[in-house]
Amino acid sequence: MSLSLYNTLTRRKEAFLPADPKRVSVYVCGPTVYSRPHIGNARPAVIFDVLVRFLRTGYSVVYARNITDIDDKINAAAEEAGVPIAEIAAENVSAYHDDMHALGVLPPDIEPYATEHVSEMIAMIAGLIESGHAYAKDAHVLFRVGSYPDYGQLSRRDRGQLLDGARVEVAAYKEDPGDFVLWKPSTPELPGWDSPWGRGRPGWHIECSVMAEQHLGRTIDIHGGGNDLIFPHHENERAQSTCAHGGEIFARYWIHNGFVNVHSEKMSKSLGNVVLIHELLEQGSGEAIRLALLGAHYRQPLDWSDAVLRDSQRKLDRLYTSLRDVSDRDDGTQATPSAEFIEALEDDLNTPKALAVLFDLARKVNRAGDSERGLSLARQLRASGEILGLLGADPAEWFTAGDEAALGADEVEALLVQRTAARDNGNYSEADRIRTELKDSGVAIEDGPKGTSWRRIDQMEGEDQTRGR
RNA sequence: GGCUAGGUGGCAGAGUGGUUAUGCAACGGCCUGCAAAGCCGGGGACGUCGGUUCGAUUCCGAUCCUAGCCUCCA
Repeated sequence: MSLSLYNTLTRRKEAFLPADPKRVSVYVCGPTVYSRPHIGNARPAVIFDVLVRFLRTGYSVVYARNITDIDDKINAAAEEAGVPIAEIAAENVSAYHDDMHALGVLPPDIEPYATEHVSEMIAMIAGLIESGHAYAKDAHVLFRVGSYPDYGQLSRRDRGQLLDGARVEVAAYKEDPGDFVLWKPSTPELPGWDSPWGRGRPGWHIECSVMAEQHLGRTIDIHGGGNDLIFPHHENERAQSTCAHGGEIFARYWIHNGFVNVHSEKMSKSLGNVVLIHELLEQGSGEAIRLALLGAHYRQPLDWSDAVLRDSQRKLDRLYTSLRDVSDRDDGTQATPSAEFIEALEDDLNTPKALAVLFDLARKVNRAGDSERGLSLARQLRASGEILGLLGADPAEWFTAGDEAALGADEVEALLVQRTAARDNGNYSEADRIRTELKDSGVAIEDGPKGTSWRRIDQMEGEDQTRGR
């Protein structure tokens, strides 16, 4: 595998060479569990799922994705709902797992919780104080940014500039306005842990530093997340970990995905445009959502709309059509992805290009008809799709599964028998009447050389191309 | 104000110093009882202004526009 990845630290594509090919370590910042996951949470989960699936074709991989379950927003959500903090967290963890499963995201090897690593965080903070990289003041512990000369390198900011645009007032307990919190005091009603600096709770950044170290070691190969995390989160993680480890490299490759926008605007609660996964799942399949997320290169912004989802649904229809037409002859023989497909992913995970290869394969399968070559191409298509976490469904079921309420599969089959009889008798008006009746119930039919097949028409059919504006 | 991405055909979205992206939509043809699906084919694009070059959508400069970050954020 000759994978190249764009490293945020160096701002260029680099050949990916793991420190230890037998154990590639990947750490991705997971969700803060204060609300249900939205499409923006799904993007890094899907992207890094694909990266890990692809890495596993050449390496042994250990993949950790944390759960941040200590956070002021969780506390706020709990207060608003009038339920215990732990309950809010547990609910949202469960929702996250459900939604990620629906999107075909495989569970990470390790899923550490912040709440289970507090004592290690206290230890790391104490060490940082001891080595002069942090200081305690007024029940807070702060990281001394001036003690780490490389601070700002990841996000390409110098400390002087940072202050110019600072939006917050500088707290009195900070030596330097850029210093950030490692530990802060808790009030009695808030979650807190005893520490040398009093009862309190960890700052956000220290969580990831500690969990990465605990589960993957001092130096990890790949550290990922959304590009909004570059500053301050990853900048601070890097500072903490490097200083805590006596200068050892923290992450060798920093990979960041672009944002999902809605109508060219950032999703936010204040704009009221947050697109939740479980709502999307009522409009389209999880696989279609996944495909939509892979349709743009991971570093590019992705503009979400209903049209994007419907497009993806149709793309899958096309791919599954070609698989369906050979599936009765496929015995499930293992196949390998096409070389072109691999090349696309090797080039900084170019999923749009990889998808184009999938469509090329689908056309070739359709063209090849019943030949042996068609079957082997179809297997190649399926094997390629598997790396993207796509095309894993049974092709026949893909088209017939769905809302049984309107019309059950048995009823459809019965009507098709009637229609075939009518056609055989040359009674085309009756045949067309049945076809119309089926269509009104959301079932489209296709007469082919092997008989008549049917599929449920997706629910978004007929809607306008674009929404709003 | 500082920093970072972008601006590609009707839409989404790759890529490239000269040669087909791909999907959807639309159009013509084949197939079909008619459709659908599929196959074949053609049309249609690189924000603006300059520069480099035999040749630029691609490199360089300027400019306009959009989005994101600047201590809550995936």
